Amino acid sequence: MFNKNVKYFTTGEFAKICKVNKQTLIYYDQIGLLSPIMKDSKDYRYYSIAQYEFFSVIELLKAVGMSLKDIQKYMAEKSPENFLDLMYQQKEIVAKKRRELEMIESIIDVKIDLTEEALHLDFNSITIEHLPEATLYLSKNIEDSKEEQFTKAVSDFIDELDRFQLDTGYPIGGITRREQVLAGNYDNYSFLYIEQPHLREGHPYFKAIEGDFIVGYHVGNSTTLGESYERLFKVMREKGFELGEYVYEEYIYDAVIKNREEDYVTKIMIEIKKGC
Amino acid sequence: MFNKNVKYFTTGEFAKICKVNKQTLIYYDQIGLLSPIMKDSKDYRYYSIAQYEFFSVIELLKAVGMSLKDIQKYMAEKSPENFLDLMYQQKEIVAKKRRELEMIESIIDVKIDLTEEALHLDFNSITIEHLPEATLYLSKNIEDSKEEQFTKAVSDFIDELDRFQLDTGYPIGGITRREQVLAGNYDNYSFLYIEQPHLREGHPYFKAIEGDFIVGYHVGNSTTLGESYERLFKVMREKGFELGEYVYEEYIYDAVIKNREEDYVTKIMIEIKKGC
DNA sequence: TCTAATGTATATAGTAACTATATAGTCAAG
DNA sequence: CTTGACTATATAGTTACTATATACATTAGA
Repeated sequence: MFNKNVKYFTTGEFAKICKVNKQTLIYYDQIGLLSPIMKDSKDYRYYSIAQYEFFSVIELLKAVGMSLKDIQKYMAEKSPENFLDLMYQQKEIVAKKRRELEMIESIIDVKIDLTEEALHLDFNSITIEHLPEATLYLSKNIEDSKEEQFTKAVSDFIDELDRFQLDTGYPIGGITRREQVLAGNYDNYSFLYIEQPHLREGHPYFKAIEGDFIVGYHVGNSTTLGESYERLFKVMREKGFELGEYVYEEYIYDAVIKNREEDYVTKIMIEIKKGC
Repeated sequence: MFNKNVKYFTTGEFAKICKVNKQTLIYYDQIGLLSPIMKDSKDYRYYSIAQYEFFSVIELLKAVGMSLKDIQKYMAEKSPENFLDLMYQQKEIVAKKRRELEMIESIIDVKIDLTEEALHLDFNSITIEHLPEATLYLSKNIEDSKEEQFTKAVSDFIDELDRFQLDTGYPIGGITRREQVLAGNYDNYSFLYIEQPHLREGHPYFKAIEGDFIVGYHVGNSTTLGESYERLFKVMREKGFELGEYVYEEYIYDAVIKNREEDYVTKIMIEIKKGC
């Protein structure tokens, strides 16, 4: 095949075939990655069609993220065995990249769902809702932690999410125990949590008990958070409910979506039980 | 959530949480993409834990291929609606990238199979084989084309492969008609072809007629190609076969795998029929 | 055949997104 | 009170191009 390649391509022509800038080919020649098969007395470059096969492998290796230097290194030691090794290596790297993209795709889907939902929310509403069972990944217990301990716990939690690929795109939330809430310590969280699409083996997950919640929203920064809690408690009592075991709190709008702290929105979900 | 963020992180600490180089954060500050929430009198930077959410969205957008400038542009016009738009855009871009990676994965698989097979081949062997039905994508007819026409046809063919995503990783081969072969014009191909994993709608495919072939290999450059053909013809006649309709020719080892032209290997598949 | 348009070449500078290095100031522990 | 680990800025280097300036070559048309 391609014995018939008597006609040569100029740099411009070959660049068109390869769908790259002419300068790119000149650059590849300069670094010795892909040099034309021939140069004439006027230093005009001439490429053969057989060199396209070569170019397309460079493209493939580039597409999987290899540097030109590494590609060049391989090209210097060409052999069927080396090629095979390289392909086996790259197969894994590409599969990993593909899985990463799949993860990003599902994160984006979650962000879309959450934002779509948020756009249709009335932040003044206070509703009684039965929330279905959801899987949550929890941090270690952080109740009564000092500032430094708290930030340490958060960064540890983020580390775990990273390490075990638990970043689902859901917001990081906080769980406050009944006793702390009753004492007005709304920010004395017992756990951090992030929702998971499904259970995973070997992780200390917490399967949120499905149940009834009173759900409301707090708009603005944390200084007035207590007022929002009071509003919710009032409705709760009116409806004849009592405070359940835990309260869940998470951002609906944060610095990613809103510029000013006054526009941040926190969702508050208070577990309730029928008063006796 | 994160109201409790009274403790600040130094550049080094925050870099550790974000898993990036300290200099990267300084760079982000310089270009105004992500500035610390606070600077002290000695110009020490202090980041809050809430800024990690911000950073992780930058990471997400970077991972889908957005430039820092574009990320910055978005960040300047934050709103739920803009965020939603952005996510919808990125969803498509990521899906496209994922599909590209999937294509690369299958190309790599093909290259592995082909190379693995080649390593176990005896290039001196000449065998009679029944080749199963395979789908080939064909170029337009190029019989009797002049050098310039031939190279034009090849580059057009490559263009099509690109345009319709038909590059499967299989080598580009040539099909020679019986009459040309009999006349000794081994390089007067009638068509170029590339194997396809399956049929595709709306393309003028050629479904290779499965059949019996005499298969042999030519090692070296094209000048001695005739000798290899003669060897094959000899065996063909000895076994009582006649030349069929077409001959298929493709590279086993080319410039991608071997440095010297003498080491290139061409596979020759001659269609045969029982002599009457 | 002359000329204009288009092509080729080299050399150099610019780009993005870091990354590394040099120099100097700051802070906490022993 | 010094040592080591941190902080800062400023500047240069990196990769893989991409753009620009300048000069020479080729080709199509008047």
